[in-house]
Amino acid sequence: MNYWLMKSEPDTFGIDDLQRKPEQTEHWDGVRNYQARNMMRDDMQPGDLVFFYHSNCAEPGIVGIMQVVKAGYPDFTAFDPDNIHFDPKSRPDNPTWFMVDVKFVRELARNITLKELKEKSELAELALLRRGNRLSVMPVGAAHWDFILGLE
DNA sequence: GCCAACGTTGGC
DNA sequence: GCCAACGTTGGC
Repeated sequence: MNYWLMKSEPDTFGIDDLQRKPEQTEHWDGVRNYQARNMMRDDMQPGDLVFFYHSNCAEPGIVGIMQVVKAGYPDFTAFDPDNIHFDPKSRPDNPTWFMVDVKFVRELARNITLKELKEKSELAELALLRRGNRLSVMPVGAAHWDFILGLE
């Protein structure tokens, strides 16, 4: 089993929104970055656990845990001209973009903030804290996963 | 709202 | 294939 972190802006789709979804499950659409696409298409498997990270907000940080419930499949929002994530170069017979389905597992007892994560030397190699850190989907090593949960 | 750090696009 | 211009992300 592998561990991941996925970012979302709480103003657009926060962990509360996931919790309110039918079956508390949602397709993680709209990722338009090739590195993130590759991970969702090739590497993320049902059963994998995912940190839900709130970005672009007052207190960015890890707020909960999700589980992958469906492996990578074509992101159909790319096919819909009326969708904000429409991309004409992605076609149903040769899709460019992929997504996974995730299910709410639980909220963390508290927001483990970016600020706090940055203070931990144990997390220096965490992808979230590395150069650029703009990927919206990234892997988390098992040791990092356990360490972060230990902060809760 | 600013701006640094990207990734993408397109002219050449 | 290079690289400048542009758009986006996301912390602050």
